[in-house]
Amino acid sequence: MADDDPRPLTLRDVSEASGVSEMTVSRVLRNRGDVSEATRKKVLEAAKELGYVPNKIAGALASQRVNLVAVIIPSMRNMVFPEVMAGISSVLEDTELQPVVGVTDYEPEKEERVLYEMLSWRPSGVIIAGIEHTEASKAMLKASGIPVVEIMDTDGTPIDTAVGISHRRAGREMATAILKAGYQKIGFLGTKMPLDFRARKRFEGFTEALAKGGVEVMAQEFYSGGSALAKGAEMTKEILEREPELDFIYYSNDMIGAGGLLYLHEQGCNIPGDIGLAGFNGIELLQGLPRKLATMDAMRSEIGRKAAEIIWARVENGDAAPEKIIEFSPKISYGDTLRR
Amino acid sequence: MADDDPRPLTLRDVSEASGVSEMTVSRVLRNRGDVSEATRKKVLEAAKELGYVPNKIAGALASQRVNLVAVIIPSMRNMVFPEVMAGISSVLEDTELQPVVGVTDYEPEKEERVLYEMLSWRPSGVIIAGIEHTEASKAMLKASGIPVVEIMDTDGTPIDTAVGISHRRAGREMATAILKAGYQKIGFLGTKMPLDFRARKRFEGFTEALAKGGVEVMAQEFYSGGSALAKGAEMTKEILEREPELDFIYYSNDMIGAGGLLYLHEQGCNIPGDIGLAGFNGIELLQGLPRKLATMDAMRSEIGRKAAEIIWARVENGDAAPEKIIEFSPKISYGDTLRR
DNA sequence: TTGAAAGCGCTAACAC
DNA sequence: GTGTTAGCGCTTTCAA
Repeated sequence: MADDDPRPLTLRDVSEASGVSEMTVSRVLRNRGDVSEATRKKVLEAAKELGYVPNKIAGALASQRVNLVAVIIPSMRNMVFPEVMAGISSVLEDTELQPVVGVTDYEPEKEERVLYEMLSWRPSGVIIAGIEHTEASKAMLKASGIPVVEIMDTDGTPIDTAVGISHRRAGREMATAILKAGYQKIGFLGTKMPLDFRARKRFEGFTEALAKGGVEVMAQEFYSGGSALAKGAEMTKEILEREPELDFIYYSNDMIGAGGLLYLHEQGCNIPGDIGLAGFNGIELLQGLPRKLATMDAMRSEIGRKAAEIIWARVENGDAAPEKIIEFSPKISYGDTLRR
Repeated sequence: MADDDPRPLTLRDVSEASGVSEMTVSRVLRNRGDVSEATRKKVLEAAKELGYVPNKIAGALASQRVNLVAVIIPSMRNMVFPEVMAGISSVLEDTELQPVVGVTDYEPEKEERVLYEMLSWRPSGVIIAGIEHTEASKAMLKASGIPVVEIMDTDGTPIDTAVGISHRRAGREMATAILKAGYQKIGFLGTKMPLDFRARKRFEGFTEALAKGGVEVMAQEFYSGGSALAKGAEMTKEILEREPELDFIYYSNDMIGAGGLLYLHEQGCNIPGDIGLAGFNGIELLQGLPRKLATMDAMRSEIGRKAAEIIWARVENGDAAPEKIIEFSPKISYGDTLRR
């Protein structure tokens, strides 16, 4: 234990300490091939005694195999992505694969850099949020020769496989439900993020379906920055001051929706009688509010799991996914803020 | 561009395509050493044309340098950790270092496995949450020979450097403030996580300071699972049914505190007159609730930044941190739920 | 400014 | 069962 040599330990050290060849030590440490119980024990003891930690860099180079899966997401602060991660982890935990996360901050150029960085570690697969990428990113992914799963969005052409929901459809379905419930004067509150393609697609689908019903969005507003809950309250107040006629507000996510709900509840509004509300995501966190916001589950966990399963199947047996696009169908949850 | 050879590209391919030696190609791609502008251009063009992505595995093995920093946290679903991550990233972004995250789910054995896994990639440093680890983990960290920063908690003996707050002190200070405000019948609601050492230390400090003031916790309850917001409401209801006398509830985190606050607010309680509330964390997310919960900022972002700075200084110039323990001093925020 | 040779620490493939 | 040999793709070092 008196160790002041900063040189990291190598297989050779374990080999010498145990009197077993490097090759056999390697076999023991990886549980590969037949090794007698006796030498096995000797090696394990020596390794533990020395505190040897294998060098995966050397191992990966020699074996040409890396057990990492690159997971590229826009942000960790939006609860949506940790939940997708949880789905991915839950599947990969039972395999030899390990997720490694990269964050893009919703910036395509950063996505490109992160992707380049991650690919340079030669991962066994890539799971990447969204279906829109720069040309350079797409080229890298195609050239990588590894399985690529684009997640969360199916409105587009996947590079390899896409797993997600159609946000356009989600927007349409919510609009349809709102119209069916008899609301007519509809407002929209969203985030000011030109690069949040999924939010935009929802909005597009939403207005499109309203149009089919002969209804136009009466007022809309986009925010950026700040606490979503606070912004939701504040913007709800503003939009209703401007358009007191509104009988429904569709929020681009549950967080600002919850802010609006709390505010209106506080004001003693009759929800969903005089005014209805709906968000998007199905954030579990919000269970426990005085009233339950209508929303649509983005199926984050399912998406994460499916994506991981596809990668694992490819790595394990080379099985490609049966289809290029795997689309989940989220259902509306009416909560207490949308009439049936 | 007609590429159906799945073999990944190597330096040699770029070398051949550009007619420049591998060595010089390597120099260009790393911006090392003097290379004439002419060859430089040739190489860059060839690399881009081919879509070459360097192999960091080989690079790392040859150079014995890895630009990764292992960041080991208990969970990504607790907003606390993404915020620490953001602090870390903000600093590392301006360096050549890259964070790589591992999640332990608050399990010491999993921490051990994750640590082993990450160390086997020979990162340049480790940032790890908490100051309690298994003996094996501590041994690995010590033997690794790389800078190690334990974050979030300073109540203990660091392996190398610790950056955080004293949760014991945090609990004490909250207790003192509560007593000073004149509350006397105090309840506590927390999470049932024996391995959340920081929550436990806060509770210990809290009861200790109350005891000094001659006060004992009148009722306490621990929950596990479910939405924190919902649990906060539910448990608040229960504890008050059991002990209607309570004039203060201290929550082990802001999320269940917010649940309690929403519930009591709904009930029309006089807060902070008849009953006071306080949480812990300073979760930005909660700005925008009808009333602001008293809390104490855990200084997550500062801690993340400081930890990253320490690692970078060590990697860059070998500068060790000036002190082994760097303790931040969070201040109480009284909000609307704690009398002054 | 450029190139050639010699590894980095490990594992695939093949002997024994 | 165990050992030997020859790389994996890059960078270090030294020579030109």
